[in-house]
Amino acid sequence: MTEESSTPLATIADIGRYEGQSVTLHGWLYNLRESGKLLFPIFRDGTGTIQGVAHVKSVPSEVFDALKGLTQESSVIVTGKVRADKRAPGGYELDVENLQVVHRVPESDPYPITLKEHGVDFLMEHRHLWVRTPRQSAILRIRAEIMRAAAEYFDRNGFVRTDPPILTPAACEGTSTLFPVDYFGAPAFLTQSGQLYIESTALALGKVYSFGPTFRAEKSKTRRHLTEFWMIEPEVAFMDLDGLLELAENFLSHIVQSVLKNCAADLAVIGRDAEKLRHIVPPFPRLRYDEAAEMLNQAHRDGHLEQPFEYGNDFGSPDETWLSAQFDRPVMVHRYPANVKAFYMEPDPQDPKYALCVDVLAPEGYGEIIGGSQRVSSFELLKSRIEHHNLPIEAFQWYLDLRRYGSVPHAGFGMGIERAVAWICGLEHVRETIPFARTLHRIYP
RNA sequence: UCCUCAGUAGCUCAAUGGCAGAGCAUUCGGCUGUUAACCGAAGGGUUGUAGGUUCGAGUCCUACCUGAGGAGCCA
Repeated sequence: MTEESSTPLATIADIGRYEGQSVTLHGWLYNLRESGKLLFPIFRDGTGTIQGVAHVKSVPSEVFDALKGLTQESSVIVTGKVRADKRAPGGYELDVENLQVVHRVPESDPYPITLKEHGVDFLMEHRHLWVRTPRQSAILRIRAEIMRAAAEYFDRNGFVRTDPPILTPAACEGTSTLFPVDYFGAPAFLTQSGQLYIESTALALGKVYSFGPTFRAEKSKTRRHLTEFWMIEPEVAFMDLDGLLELAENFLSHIVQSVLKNCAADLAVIGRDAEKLRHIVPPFPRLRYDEAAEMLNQAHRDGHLEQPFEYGNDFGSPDETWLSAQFDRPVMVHRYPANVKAFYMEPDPQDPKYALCVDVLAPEGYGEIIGGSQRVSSFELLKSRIEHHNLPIEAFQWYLDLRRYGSVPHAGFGMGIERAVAWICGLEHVRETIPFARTLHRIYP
């Protein structure tokens, strides 16, 4: 019973191709139901779960004894015959023939995460184990597919990946939300966006993107915020705002359609309504800020929003949620008042009181998943903006160089991976979208 | 930083100011098709911390700690 069997090593996800054959699985005991002399172990192997069946008469007695009373999450090498069964959720069952217990979880210290309900705090304290549940595993596989498809979109369309530094000497938009670190005695910060750096590589390579972790020391306690999150950012030389909107809708559509194509089983595991994702195809609705503001005012008059919207402000969280819930695909809100937006955003030549920027709001109330803009290309304008925002001009000399030497119109956006995953998976909170979430005051495990 | 809510067994939750309870998990027993299996039994408690009110506090009051949801800010 301890020797490795000579049967093929299979995974649960593709076990159907072995119907009628004996296979070996490397996995863990997810649950065990006992019915007298009949045992129903459920195995998981990282690709899925499958129920095994073991009659006392049909397996060697030492195998039956090893399985009977086996504890949850004990690791096993199990051999059995694959059998199609209508009663099985995955369509197949495994008639157990042999079993090797690699590590038996002791009864004195049982696996803490049972199949019953648990609270958020308990699960986050046990995140290193929580990821083993079918739902969390499925979410992480979808996250991986979203990251793969996102990079694939840029790779296929002539973009060069150029990752910016994580350690930075100065703020990109003010220091209050930066994590400081000691850099050999000099102050440094963890990056909160690679944007300024990829503006540089875009002017070197044309079309670039970056993909990596970013850090915000915001004291935000909401379902949309992490202090450490992953962002994918394209930046394109000679691109204007209209080009950026097209890029954003094609990019997002590619990601969603890839998930639908490659993660159908995982979407089913987490109970996501795939129909809501199917019509995420271009074109996405476009709204000027002024039009969105009018919609919000009307919504307030109709009693859908408690707070009246004050024209000229950025949208609040309830505003965004309501706006995004009005559309069945992401809505692109563009041309915000320039004075509520970042210093590097190009003013609209039609009316400089607006900025050539866009926020893409995910449907179903998920809010902003993409923020982007055409960048200021004029040296004089950028210099005066930096001065008016009281930013240290010395720190931005290299950034101003991009406007001194061959400046061109260029544009880019950033998409937060976790918010995209939360939307595509239909999750309540971004903490489930990343293997180990860093939230306000939580840094364990 | 502000607002709201919560903290009782390993977990999820009950308990009118009056004996500290249940389900799951664990242990023991039963069950040949179970689907978070089921049935019977047992063990398991400094009620977040410190103080206060009261004959009596899990329950009321004060402060603090921890967590959650939201606001602001943002992706």
